[in-house]
Amino acid sequence: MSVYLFNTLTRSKEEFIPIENGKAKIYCCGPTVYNYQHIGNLRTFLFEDILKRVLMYNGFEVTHVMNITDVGHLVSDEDEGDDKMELGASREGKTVWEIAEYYTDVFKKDLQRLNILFPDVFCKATDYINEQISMIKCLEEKGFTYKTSDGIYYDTSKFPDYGKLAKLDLEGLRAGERVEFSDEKKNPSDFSVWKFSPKDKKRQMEWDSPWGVGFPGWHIECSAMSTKFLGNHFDIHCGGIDHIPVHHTNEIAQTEACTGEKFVNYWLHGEFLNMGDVKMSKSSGDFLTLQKLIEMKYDPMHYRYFLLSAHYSTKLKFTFEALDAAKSGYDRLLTNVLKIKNSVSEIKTTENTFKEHEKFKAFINDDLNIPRGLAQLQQVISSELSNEEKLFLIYEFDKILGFGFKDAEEKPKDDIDIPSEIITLVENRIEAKKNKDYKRADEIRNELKEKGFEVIDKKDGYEIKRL
RNA sequence: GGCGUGGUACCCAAGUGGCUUAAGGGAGCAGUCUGCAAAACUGCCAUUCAUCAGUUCGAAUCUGAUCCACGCCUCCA
Repeated sequence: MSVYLFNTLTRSKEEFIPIENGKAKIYCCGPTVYNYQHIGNLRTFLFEDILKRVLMYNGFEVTHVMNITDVGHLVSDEDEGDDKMELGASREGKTVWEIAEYYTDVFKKDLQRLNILFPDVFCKATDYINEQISMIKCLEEKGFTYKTSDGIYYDTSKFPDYGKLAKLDLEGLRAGERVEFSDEKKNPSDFSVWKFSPKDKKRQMEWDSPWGVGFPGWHIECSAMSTKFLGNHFDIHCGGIDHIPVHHTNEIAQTEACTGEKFVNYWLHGEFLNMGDVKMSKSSGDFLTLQKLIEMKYDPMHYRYFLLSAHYSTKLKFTFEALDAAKSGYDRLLTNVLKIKNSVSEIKTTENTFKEHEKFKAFINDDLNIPRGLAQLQQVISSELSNEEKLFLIYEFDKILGFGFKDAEEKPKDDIDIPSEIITLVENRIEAKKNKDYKRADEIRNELKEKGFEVIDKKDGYEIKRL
């Protein structure tokens, strides 16, 4: 069965045909580690996780590379403003290196909590400064760069297909009122590949280069590292949809100018998660993280389920109402799965499972239609299939959905400490129930409620819940 | 100003010419079960897809117009 993917380059769904038979080489733009990743950032990483799982499921040997941007880049694509890393460092009174390490660790932890498979390679921009310098040299030799007072710039007018990915209207860009650019830039779309350190102050991160002490431009790291690990020409490059007009456009310009080869065959982009009314912006400082959701008693799987209910290429509006719906939906699903797991000792494949399995594969291979796959899981669970058949399908589907059903177990009861006063009341209620004194039992139930507790009767005892 | 999306039930969200008189989840309602409650389970829940016109044997899906909402071009995934 073939995998079909929507390619931003052609704006159409195409069959995935790898460069090297049976192998898929993927590069994903990773985080800039100057702050926590917000839940919107994580949506993109989850989309990439699904892509990888689907390719692996189809038998491709996947090589997945993700960069960690730990170099300070300026807060504007127009090469102006402050350095994000240094800003983060001064905000927290740490060195930029400490900032980078801390937020990288948090990022990885978030991925783990969401059951996102790790890339084969995490590459830090600061570990590959030489590779970046080599690429700039290459561009310089081929005449694609020029020097200004603050750095080395890429001359986009020298690259014939510049802006192809984004269908950029360069004339419109020039006429656009909002694009300001320094007098020294030859074209509004030109961008820096190397920035000189400011003369008046010492940066925490800076390196020697043939052009003077400074630091690399934002886009060059991805060009340098992706080609280092995956070759000049590889299969898939992904990232958030916001990367289309600038970052990815510039990556293509740099890399193809330097190598003279086609850079990437398939460009895939994940849509944004929009907040109900708050914009999901990092600069505002007020943004939602996975950690915050966990503190609000959501399980990372609730968030995963929420994200999987929408296709990666459509905008998804985040609201707590929607997250609560996902929470209920996931909890019920998990309960059902556990019930099935506990009722059978083995899985079974039959003609029925074959049919369902084929259907599922068709969905996920059709540009990663996970919402459809998820719907099918629900249908299978409430179908007439035997539990052995269901369990087979649950495990298969879960290889893509990634809820970890194989390892899932009954949730341990919240070991919140219950005051002894409450326990006494509950014991009294049990006693009353034994004596068929249901009036008294209900009184106690109400009393507990007033004190903020709820008792749930179980076959062999009770469970106390804090309200 | 440029580029690009989308408007599907109470909410989230699939579907993009006939397989669909529109998946799935949540909420709600009714019922089964339980002394009650909770959980679980069963059933019900859009003849209709922003509006108008058109193409077609056939449209939520294509075309045009209109209205509305949103994203990016500033840092963003």
